[in-house]
Amino acid sequence: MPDVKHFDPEAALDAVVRLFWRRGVATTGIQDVVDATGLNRSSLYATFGGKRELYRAALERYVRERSNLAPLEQDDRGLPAITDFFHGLVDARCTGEHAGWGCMISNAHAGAENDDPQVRAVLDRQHERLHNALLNALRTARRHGQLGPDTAGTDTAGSNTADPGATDPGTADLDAAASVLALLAHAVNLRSRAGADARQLRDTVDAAIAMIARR
Amino acid sequence: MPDVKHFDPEAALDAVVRLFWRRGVATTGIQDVVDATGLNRSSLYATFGGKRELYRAALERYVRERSNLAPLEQDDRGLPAITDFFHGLVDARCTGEHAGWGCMISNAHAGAENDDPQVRAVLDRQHERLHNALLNALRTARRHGQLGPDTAGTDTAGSNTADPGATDPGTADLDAAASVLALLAHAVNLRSRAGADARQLRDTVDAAIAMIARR
DNA sequence: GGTATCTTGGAACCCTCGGTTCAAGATGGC
DNA sequence: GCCATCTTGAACCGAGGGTTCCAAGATACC
Repeated sequence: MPDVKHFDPEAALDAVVRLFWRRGVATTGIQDVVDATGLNRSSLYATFGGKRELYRAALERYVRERSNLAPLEQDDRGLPAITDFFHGLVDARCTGEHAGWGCMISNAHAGAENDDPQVRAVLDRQHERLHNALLNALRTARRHGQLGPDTAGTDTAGSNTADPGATDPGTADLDAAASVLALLAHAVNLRSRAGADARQLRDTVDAAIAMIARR
Repeated sequence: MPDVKHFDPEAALDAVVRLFWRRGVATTGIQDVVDATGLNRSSLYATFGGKRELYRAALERYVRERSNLAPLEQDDRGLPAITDFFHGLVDARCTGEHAGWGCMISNAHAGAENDDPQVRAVLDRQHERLHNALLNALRTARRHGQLGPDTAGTDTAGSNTADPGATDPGTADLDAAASVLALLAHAVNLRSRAGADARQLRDTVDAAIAMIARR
């Protein structure tokens, strides 16, 4: 009875992702989407809804298909996993097809898109996912003895006295280090959009990782 | 003979700054500018030109009046200057009148504004200015012995203020550390726009500074 | 093949965009 | 008061915004 779609929605959505990723939502018109996807206005609205829903769908596809967190999350080498992640990040941002595009998530932070609560939820969720991946990698690194000798004798009381003696003294430090690295990733995404030099960015992230390593 | 301007261009431009800063360029129309400034279209175009020139003028006024780099540049206390700078940054981004607005420079990175070479030049110039200010503060910190013992094993935990004109062994390290902090500032600006927690950001920048201090 | 149901194509919708123009009003030196 | 100069408000322009509607085309079950 029913007719079936004459195009691949996922392929079309991928074209939309690349459009919004590179040029931003506000400066991209529906006509641009029509031109890029090749499909018609009617099909567009029938499939995805209006522009807001289209952007949301594109953003979700981006975090699903284009965010390269999986290698980091599944890599249990510790510090080398983090280094490789950041080197891959810098490369992806500064060279190749998507050079100068930045990160669609980071870009969404700065625009008016995050007025949408659903968009903001995606942003927070992705940031937490990145933080957790980095934290796990740092924990693995400490387990492997890749982090310099410093975990002993730290933790000068502080406010959180709830920790029993069994917990690791460096847990809070690792969490903070993961936060620093997560923020650093955002900044790499940002600066790469202004054409920052790849070597410069690479050296900077290397320095940050080194500071965390020999602490 | 000629009539004189019936408004204050600087005051009007300041209103434009706040408009573009908060909502972005792409999503702000000329009509919004007219409403915010109180003056009409003709005066607007006669005084500033089109939207691009208006944005450029607003951006330049932002870096001139709203970027809080002067205190850091003139503060010769070393590490405390850096700490105060970042604490002030987090406060300004998360509380008060401009909470959640981020930084107009950081925002410009993510948008389509930086297609304009003149805009990109402002971005690079401001980034370099931040980097230099942080680097100078770090040099001062080392001169004051506020940085941990690591510089090629010269002195062990000494408040050594020597190290005269000779080539500094830790210059490259300081430069990299300044780059890390500069990127961190960008990331704070970015995440604050998504409503990141002030304490979280504060703890993170404190951790980064601490990592640099005891290196 | 018939037919119900969905997709598709294209046009039109209404609104706002950035930008320009023009006549009337306001101003201050002569 | 005169008059050149500037300001002001409003109308106007073409273009493009996002969205909707309806006929025409395609499909799969009966």
